[in-house]
Amino acid sequence: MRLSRYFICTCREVPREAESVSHQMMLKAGLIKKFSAGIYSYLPLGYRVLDKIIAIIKEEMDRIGAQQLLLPFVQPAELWKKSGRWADYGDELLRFQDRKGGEYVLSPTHEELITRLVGDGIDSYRKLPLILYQIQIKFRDELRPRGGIVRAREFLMKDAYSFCQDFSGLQDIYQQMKRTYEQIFTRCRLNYKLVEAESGPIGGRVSHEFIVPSDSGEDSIVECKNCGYTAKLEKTSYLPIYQRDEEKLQELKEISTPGVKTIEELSQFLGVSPSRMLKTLLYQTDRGLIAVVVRGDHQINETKLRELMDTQQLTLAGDELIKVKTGVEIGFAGPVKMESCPLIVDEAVVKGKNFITGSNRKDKHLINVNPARDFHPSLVDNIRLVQKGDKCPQCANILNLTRGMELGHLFQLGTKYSKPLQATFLGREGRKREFVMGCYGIGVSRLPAAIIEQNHDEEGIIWPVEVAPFQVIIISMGPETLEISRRIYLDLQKQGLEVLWDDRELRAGVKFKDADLMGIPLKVILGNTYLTERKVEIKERRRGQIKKVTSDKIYPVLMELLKNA
RNA sequence: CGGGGCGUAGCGCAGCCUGGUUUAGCGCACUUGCAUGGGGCGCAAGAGGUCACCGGUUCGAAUCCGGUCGCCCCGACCA
Repeated sequence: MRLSRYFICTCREVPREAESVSHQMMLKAGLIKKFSAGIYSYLPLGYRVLDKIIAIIKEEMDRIGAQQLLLPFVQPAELWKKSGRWADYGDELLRFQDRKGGEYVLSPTHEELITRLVGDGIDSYRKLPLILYQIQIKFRDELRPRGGIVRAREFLMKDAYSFCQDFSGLQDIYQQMKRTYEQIFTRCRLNYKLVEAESGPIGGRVSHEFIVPSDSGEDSIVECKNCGYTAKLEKTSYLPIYQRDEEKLQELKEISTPGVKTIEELSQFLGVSPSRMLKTLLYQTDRGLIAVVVRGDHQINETKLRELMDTQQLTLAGDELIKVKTGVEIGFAGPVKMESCPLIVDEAVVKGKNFITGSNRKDKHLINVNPARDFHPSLVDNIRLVQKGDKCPQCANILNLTRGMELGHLFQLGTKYSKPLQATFLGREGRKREFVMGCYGIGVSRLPAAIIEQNHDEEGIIWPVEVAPFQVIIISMGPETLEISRRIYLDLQKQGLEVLWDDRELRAGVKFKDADLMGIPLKVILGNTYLTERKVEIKERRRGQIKKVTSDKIYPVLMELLKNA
C-alpha cells in the first residue's frame, strides 16, 4: 500500500477525550474513530490489526475442531423470555420493536440462540462433543462507556459454545479451551494472568478469566505473590483469621451522636477505629428488604451477597423506603432490635466484641454491642470483599490488589440454558438428555488496546509482528530514491510481504515519526546511505537496531528479522 | 441514575465574564508555489465555520436567559 493513498490521518494532538495510553495512540495513529459514546469505526490501519487478531483466533479455534458460524445480530425476544433473561438482563439489553410491533433485542451474547440452534439440529450423542463459535458484533447498552475501545457499547467478540453429553466431557473441552486461549494471548504477545472467577455456592460452576494487568483496566484483581493464587476481587476468598482477644463483654449503652451518620464521621466523632464499628446496610431484594451487617472497615461483596440470597435485585434501599419499612432514620440503622427484616451478618462480625453501631433511633448510637448477646443473625456468612492485608486462602501469605483488563472468559454453563430451552439429544441409553454446555468469550476489539498497553514507547506503538498492520514500511527520502523505492516495494509485495510505502512528499522527520507512531516492525530506509553507498538501511522498531544491506539482500534480511522480532 | 466539566473548521484551543472594529481568531493538519530532503524545518499565498440545536431578551447574540440534545470525567457501596 502506498501511504500517499492510504486512508489514514495521524495527528499530533490527541483528542481531549482520550485518557489511557492505548486510547490516545489508537486515535493518534488513526486506527479508530469515534462516532458516539462507546461506538467506534475501525479505519483501514486499525482494521488490519483486528483482522490479524481474528486470524490468530480462527487458527487456534480450528485447531481444536471448533466450527465457525455466524448468528444473527438481531434476535427475537421470544427466546430471551423463555430463558428468563428478557427480565433479568437489565438495561444493558437493548430492546426494540419492528414496524409490526414485534419485539427484538440487539445481541449482547448468544447463548439462547445457539442453544436453540443446536437443540434443533443435534439429536444424537454420536455428534458430541460439539464446539461452535463466531466472531461478531455485540451490543451492550453500557450505562457509562469508558476508556475508548476498552469499554464500548458496540464491540467485536469471539464467542464459542460447547455441547457435551455430560460433565466430564465439559471438563475436557474446558481444559482444551483454556490451552487454546493461552496460545492465542501468547501469540499476541500479551502478558496475561489466568484468574479464578469461581461463581460461588452452586457446585461445579467453574469460571476463569484471562486478565492483562493494566492501570487503565477496570477490574480489580487479587493475587498472591507467594503461591500464585489470582482471582477477581468479587470472587476472591481469603483466609479468615480473627484474633480471639481476651476482651470482656461490656455493658450495652446508648450514646448521643447528633447528626453523625457515616462511619467516617462516627470514627472522627468518637476517635475510634472503624474496625470497632458495625455498619448496617439495607438492601432491596427479590424477596423484600434485608439488613446486612459488616464491620466498619469492611466492604460488602455484593456479588457474593446476591448469590447467597439467591436474588437478582440487590440495590441499596433509599431513604424513603427505609423510613417507611423500618422507621429508622438513614445513618442510624443498627442490628439491635432490627425486627422488620432478616439480618445477614458477615462472619468477621460474630468473631468480634463490643462494637459501636447505629441504634435505630435518630442521633443515637449504641456502644458495646455484642453479637449473640445483643442481636441474633438470621444468617452468618463470609460476605465482605478482600482488602489490603488479608491472607491468601491457599498459603496464608499477604494478598495484593491490582487492576486489570478482562480479555477472555471461560464459563461452565451446565444445563442453565439447555434446560429452560429444552435443548436435548438422545443418549446412548436411548433417553432424552439435556446438553451440558460451556461458553467461552474473547473481547476481540479489546485486544488491540491491550496489546498497545503492553507494547509501546514514547514515540508510539510497537506492534508484535504477528498482529502488525504491515510488516514493513519503506521510507524514501527525496525524489532521487523514489524509483528504486518503487521497485523494492513491488518486489517485496510480490514476495508476499505486507508492505507500506511512504511515498509522500514530506520531510524525513515526519515519515520517521509516523512510522514509529504506527508501530510498523521494520523500516526500509532509502536516503543518503543509498545515494552514497548503494545500500538500504533496515531498522527494527522494537530494538532500534540498524542493518545496512545491498538491494539483493533486503528480502532475506527482512525475513530473518521478522522471524526473530 | 447523582455530581462536575465541556460543545466555536478534521484535531487542539482563544474569544463569552463586561452583547456592537471580529468580515469569528490562533496553532496543527489540508491546497498551491518556493525552499528543503536523516527525526514533526522555513517562507509566501489560499481553502475550510448554520459558533451543538430550539426558543427568548435586545436596534444588535458565539457572548445574556430558558429549554433540549450530545460528549467527557468522578461516583453510583459505607447507613
